[in-house]
Amino acid sequence: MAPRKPASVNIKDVARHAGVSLGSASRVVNNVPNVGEATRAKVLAAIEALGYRPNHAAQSLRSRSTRTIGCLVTDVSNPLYAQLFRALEERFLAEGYLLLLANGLNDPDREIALLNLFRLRGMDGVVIAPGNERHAGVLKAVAALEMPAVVLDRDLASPHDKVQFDHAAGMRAAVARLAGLGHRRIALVQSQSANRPMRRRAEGLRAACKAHGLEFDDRWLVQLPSSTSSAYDAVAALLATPDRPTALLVQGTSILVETLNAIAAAGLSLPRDLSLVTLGDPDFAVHHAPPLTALRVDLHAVADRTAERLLARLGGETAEAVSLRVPSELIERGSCGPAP
Amino acid sequence: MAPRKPASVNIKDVARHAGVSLGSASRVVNNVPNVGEATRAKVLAAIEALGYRPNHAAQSLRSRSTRTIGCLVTDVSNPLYAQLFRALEERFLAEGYLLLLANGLNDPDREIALLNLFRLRGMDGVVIAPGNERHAGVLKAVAALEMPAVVLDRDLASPHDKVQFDHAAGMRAAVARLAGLGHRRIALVQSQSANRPMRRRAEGLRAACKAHGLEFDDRWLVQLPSSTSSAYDAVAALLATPDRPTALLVQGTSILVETLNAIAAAGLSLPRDLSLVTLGDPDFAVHHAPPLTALRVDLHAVADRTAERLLARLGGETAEAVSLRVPSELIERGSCGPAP
DNA sequence: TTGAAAGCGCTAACAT
DNA sequence: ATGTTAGCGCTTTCAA
Repeated sequence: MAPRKPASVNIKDVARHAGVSLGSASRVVNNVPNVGEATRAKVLAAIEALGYRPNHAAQSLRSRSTRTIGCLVTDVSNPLYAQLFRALEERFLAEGYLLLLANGLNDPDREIALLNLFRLRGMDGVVIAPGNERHAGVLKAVAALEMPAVVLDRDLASPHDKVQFDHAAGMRAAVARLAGLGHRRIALVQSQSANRPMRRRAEGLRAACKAHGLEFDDRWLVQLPSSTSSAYDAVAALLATPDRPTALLVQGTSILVETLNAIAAAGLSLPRDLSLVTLGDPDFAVHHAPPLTALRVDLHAVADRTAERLLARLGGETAEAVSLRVPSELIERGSCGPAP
Repeated sequence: MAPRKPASVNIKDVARHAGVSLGSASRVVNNVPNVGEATRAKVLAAIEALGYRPNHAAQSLRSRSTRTIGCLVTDVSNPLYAQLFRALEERFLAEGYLLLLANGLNDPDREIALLNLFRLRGMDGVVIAPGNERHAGVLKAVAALEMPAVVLDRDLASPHDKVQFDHAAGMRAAVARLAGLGHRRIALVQSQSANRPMRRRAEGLRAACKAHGLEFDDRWLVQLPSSTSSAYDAVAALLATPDRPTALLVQGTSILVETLNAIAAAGLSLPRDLSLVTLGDPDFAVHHAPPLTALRVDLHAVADRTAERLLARLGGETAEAVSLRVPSELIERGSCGPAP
């Protein structure tokens, strides 16, 4: 491909215009300390006069740094990831890094291709949450990454810093609250995936119930085979059992809405007949009648931890990989009440 | 900053290993036709053996192309933009372009900074939907863009290709349907912003009503001053009027949920007492009871048009800027019925 | 078809 | 403090 643009003004032009050497011009551009006041002023003036803007590709080539971070999530249509991206963008932009977002869409081949692309494009660092945490190819692609990486809420067998959501603690908080309200039968409704969040929530609920001396019947664990399967039917069936749970923990926007419909259809009313905690905090939770009590991770804390780790590695930190845990917060609204 | 990585394998190594010249190696890497079979094979083997991967910064410097597209939206937390990004990513990835997403957050200064960053980073092209379509600084920053750009659903005074959502046609379709069901009083509930979509929807509704011989009372146009103001109260008031509208067009997730609450609180039931069309198609619309009839733009069509335009410009097309209109589709579900 | 060589714009080491 | 210079890795003329 032939160069298209009519060679724009470069640092050489700046140096010439300012009547100083190439090196001095570069020093001013890069804020290197050892520069005389007069020189600096002349160069600054030249930059202004010529409208000089450094060529990023040349800088990258020379400095071996693109000042770009790759960000691989499952799907930015998921508000969790969208908000996380925003929070990360905030942190990295402040440090002069641009964030490149890519959707893995739970497709291992796509995730692998994207990871390789990140490598090819010379990302300075990456933050990744691969949907397929056990896929050999994905694991290999992650291992092949030669830049610093932070793994988000995944149990990935890799020597990278990890930022995990503390699902267990979240479950403890929710169960503690519910138990305090007299609930003894608590159910969990979520999609069925083999990934860390799902596993941890189920484990966490079991452990928390045990800790509070509550029985936990496996029927209370509703794992919906696929996103197309009807949460409505499953919840309706659950609520029709004689010793039905008195509190529901519900994950996923669609599942939540269908669950709410099933509750209404069963003639049950929140929080009188049933208590509900949403896992994750969709837009409408706060607007719902009654407003829905939510258990959610503090995404800003996640972004802070993630940025802190990655920035430290970019700064050359070589200490062993760490695994950070970010707590969930229980936002009390109106959907939990005393057990009937 | 001193180079960190221990000089990786470059095309020179490949050439040496293959026993050919630098130029030949480059030709093979870039699939240039005039290359002998034997040479090609040797180079390919060397690439394989050495694990060669081209240095993107060097390629960019030389070819003056980063193969990266900047994408400026208001906020990717808005599902509309998230889905649009996904659709665009699909198109551009297929052409070997990476998409860089940035959130303008409706802050003109931020939008300007981002636009300048796109220029600085040498994006090959951009697709932008600046929140502040009339802000002088933003306009200036857009004008300063020296790469191809496509403007999304904004009335921006700029000489760029535009892809507009056909709000007027959408309104016509919705009103036609509603009028067919006997509705004569149709209200629009949306947030109050001076941007194109809001303006076009209000204009469109007025025109469509007129075309169908329906009166349009300005009280039917509910523009909520800010996202924090209560749609609930406004809708409750609207429904309490003696000659209340029999159909509602509602835009925005939060507003929609509050509207639904207000409808329920008024003892009204969809679609018996009132019909409703949601403008935009949030996750829960299909799961709601009853499922909500939605008017939405075809985002894949938007992405197709946008990619087609930008790719054409990247390919050197210099024809005058065009303005494309993408239709909305009315998804009939269960929230519209005969006028009471 | 292939090789040799120039140079994209920049940073940093070295020399002054 | 400033100037000079050698590349970073690559594409693309130009010659052969």
